Amino acid sequence: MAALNERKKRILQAVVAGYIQTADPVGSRTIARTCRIGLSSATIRNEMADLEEMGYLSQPHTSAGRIPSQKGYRYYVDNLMTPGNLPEEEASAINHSLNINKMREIEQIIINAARVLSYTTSYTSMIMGPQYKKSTFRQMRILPLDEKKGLVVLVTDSGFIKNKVIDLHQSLSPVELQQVVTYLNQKLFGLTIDQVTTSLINELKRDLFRRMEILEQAFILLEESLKEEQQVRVFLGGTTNILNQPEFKNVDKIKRMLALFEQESLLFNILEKNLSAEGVIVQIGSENPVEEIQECTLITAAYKINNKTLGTVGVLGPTRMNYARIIGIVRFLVDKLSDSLS
Amino acid sequence: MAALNERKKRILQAVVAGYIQTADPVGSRTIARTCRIGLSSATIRNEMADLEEMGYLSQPHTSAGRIPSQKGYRYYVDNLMTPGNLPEEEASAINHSLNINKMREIEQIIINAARVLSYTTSYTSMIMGPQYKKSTFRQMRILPLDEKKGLVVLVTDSGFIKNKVIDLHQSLSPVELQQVVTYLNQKLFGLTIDQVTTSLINELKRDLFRRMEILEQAFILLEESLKEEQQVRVFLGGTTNILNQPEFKNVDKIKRMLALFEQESLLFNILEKNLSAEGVIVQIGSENPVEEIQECTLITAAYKINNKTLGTVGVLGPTRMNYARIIGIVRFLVDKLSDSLS
DNA sequence: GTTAGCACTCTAAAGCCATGAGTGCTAACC
DNA sequence: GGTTAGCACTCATGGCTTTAGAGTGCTAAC
Repeated sequence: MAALNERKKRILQAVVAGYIQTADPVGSRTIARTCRIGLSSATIRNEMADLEEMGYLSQPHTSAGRIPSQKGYRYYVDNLMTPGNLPEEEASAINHSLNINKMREIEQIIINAARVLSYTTSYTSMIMGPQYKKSTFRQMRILPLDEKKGLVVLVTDSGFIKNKVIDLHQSLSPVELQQVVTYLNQKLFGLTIDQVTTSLINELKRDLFRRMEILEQAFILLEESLKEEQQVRVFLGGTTNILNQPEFKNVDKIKRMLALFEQESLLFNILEKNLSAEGVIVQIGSENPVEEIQECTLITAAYKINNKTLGTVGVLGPTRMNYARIIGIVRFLVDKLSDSLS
Repeated sequence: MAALNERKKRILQAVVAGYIQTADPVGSRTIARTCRIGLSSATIRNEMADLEEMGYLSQPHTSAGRIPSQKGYRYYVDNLMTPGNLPEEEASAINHSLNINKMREIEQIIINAARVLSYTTSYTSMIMGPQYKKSTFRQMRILPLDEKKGLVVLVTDSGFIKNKVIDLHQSLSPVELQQVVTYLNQKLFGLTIDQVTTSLINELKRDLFRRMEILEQAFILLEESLKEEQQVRVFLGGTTNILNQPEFKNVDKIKRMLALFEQESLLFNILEKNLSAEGVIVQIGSENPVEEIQECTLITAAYKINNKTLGTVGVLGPTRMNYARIIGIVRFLVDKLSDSLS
């Protein structure tokens, strides 16, 4: 890629900055006036024509100003922009909303995070709930509720708690039940939920059958309670924020966007792709694998619980996005969220 | 209210039916043609003028057909309409989606119900999750997780399970802890969560202090875990469905509507108002106390868990709604949901 | 290499007209 | 008296033209 000279950089920068602010194509005269570049509009016009030829800018129609192309945004993000520091008040708003009550459950913390993230960015936020199956088994209990029912409680190291009401097989006495539970706890301790496969369960089942001759039911519950929880939830915030952007003033686009927000599994896929990457990721327009958001930019970062990467935070806005600001916010929030959840 | 003669009823019925179907104002000629009423358009025009004067119909502008007014819809719902029976396939779709897996948690069942409800109606559905505080305390357990943390599990009669991680005060030995828990279970059994007030808790606290001198922390947990859960969740389905209605083709309305959907507490208030009523309730336009939905109709009904009314199901659509059909669906779903959750 | 000037392009908003659906009224009809 | 045919009138809608304004590209002068 041909490097841009200093002047072209400044002009590209000016176009991006201007377009981010106003959402209107930026003309040469505007640039000449606003940023003290010491050049006439005609000169700037020439440079802009060059930039367009190189693919950094484009024109919606002949007699309009220029807008950054995807390549232009990419160059801006990679070379021209410096991520902003958060203003004091925003930082403390984020801190506040994650720390109200130390006793809060994971889910509540995440819901709050999604809310504050969409609020401060004015875009739509999405946070992937912690990946249950990547966390490790800590213990399992069965509480008898009455003669016919029991409550299974399953605890993992990331503080994930899963419970499920099950039918207790009548032939299982409390003592036997306790034995089964103890055995399972021994065997499963320290494994990730991922590792508790059907084959492992079958193995344990055979092993146990040899010792006592009951408990079909006890296993079904284990399988169920582990397996079914595979779908991780995605929490959204400010789904309507994105509608305030001028690029979404036609009803069809709005519908397509909102329809996307209802497809939790698709959102999950989007976020999950960036789970293992380090730092803040910026995906501009068609860099995004999912078609529905190829007119948008997605900024994501992964959070950790007890040093284990378990989920992803994202902000979705138009490609005409305030990159510097949003990157700063996402970086900050992801750190705080990791602290809060650990 | 002056009673309508037979002919006026038929015409009102025809206008409502026509407008529900097409969303276009209904003209006199259309009625003369479609419903074999044996009258010329001129006669129908006269009758329509009467109906307009009485307030049952209105005209968007002089040269348009008539549309039902709110009063017109109300008359239609009260006197002209007969709620429809569900087609076999819809009924079985509902049945199916509530029964996939008997072991499912309450939340999953409700999410499914919201989904199937919005799908079959093509409107937006909202279901208020079961009211935790109206259900009665069954038992409480504390599971030690490690030296510093414990898990409180609280079970109610409607199958509601609430858990919370707490810090265990170091001075509390396992045996003592067990004693506290046993004592609390005795005292609280059979009370509704509502009845577990702060003053009752304080009383118990004083009582226990006399017997042993520990456990500040144990009480904090109880208070927290009971109190904080007051906000009941509302589950939505098909939030974008309502955008397909022609009355929502302007972006501002869409935004206001969607903003409403993000305010869970407001939705809760809306649904909670109809919690204690019997049967299916139809609220048309401004009959609705909440301003944001005064251009809509809300059809609600309450569901029961073990014969206790604990939540409400609702369908939100334009006032131009297929009342007969939707009322039938809501009635059916609420019955099935009550069965499923009991 | 830079800039002033000018003709040209193209969108968005405003105004205009034709169309057609539907009405209200009147006079004739049964 | 109720019903109907006929007709003039109203008004939203969509297509068309016009205008204004912003911005460009090019050329010629600096």
